[in-house]
Amino acid sequence: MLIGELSKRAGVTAHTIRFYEKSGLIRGKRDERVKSNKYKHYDEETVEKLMLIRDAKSVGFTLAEIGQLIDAWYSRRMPVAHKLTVLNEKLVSLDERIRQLKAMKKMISQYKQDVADGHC
Amino acid sequence: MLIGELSKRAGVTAHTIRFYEKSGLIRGKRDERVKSNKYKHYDEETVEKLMLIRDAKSVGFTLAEIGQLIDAWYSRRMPVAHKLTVLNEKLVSLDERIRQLKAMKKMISQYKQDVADGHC
DNA sequence: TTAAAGTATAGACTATACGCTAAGGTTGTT
DNA sequence: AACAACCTTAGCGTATAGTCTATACTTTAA
Repeated sequence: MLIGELSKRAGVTAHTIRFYEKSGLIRGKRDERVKSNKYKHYDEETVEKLMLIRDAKSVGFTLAEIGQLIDAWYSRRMPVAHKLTVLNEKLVSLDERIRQLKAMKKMISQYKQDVADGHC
Repeated sequence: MLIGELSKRAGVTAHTIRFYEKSGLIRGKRDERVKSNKYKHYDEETVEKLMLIRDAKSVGFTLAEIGQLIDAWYSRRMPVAHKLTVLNEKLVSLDERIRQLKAMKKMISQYKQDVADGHC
């Protein structure tokens, strides 16, 4: 599929897709048999990758981290041991974030209680 | 205390403190009796606010959101009902973030299992 | 066949959250 | 009085993650 269809399928603008491609997160390929244009073609995996980017961004991963994640997810060349290391790192950082979020929840809840009780 | 001491107490550079002040998150006040300089003085509450900013930033709140939080926390003028509304909004968004983080953890764990089992 | 719609590249622009430097005045110690 | 250490405003620079504009070529539909 071309960038327009990819854009619709993934719910991401063509501009942003090009930005991700320039950042090395995804890659389209030209059809070498076609000489008249330089249109890039994208596959189903790219749709998945864009969805992964969206989800991972929403939990606070940076594009650099998401790049590592995509490599661990889709690279045929990365050794399994390295993939597991990357995935474990991400799991640890997710746990740490959850821990911090819970601490913040506790703080806000406590303060809410104080406000409600008139200690303000 | 002056900005240098505040900086040390809160572990934030003077530059960043000035940036926060310009952003409306904190406020120092000049001693009007002193005419020879324009030094600003900060109180203990400001140290607390800077710590709150640090913690809230680490869980992904933007400075704009942190501004609302600080108002709910410290404003003497904001009605209690409004404070509670703001705090409840933050609690809801924290729960949503925790939910997303857990979903991402699940995804990565599942994929890790697949990789470990050689389905890659 | 020509106008609309799609694609490519390059580069300028935006917002957030700072970091850094300059140029100047003030305070404290010796 | 000299000098370090501190404070002020102003403004430019940086990284991330886009967003938009300009220019130009290609494809598609009427």
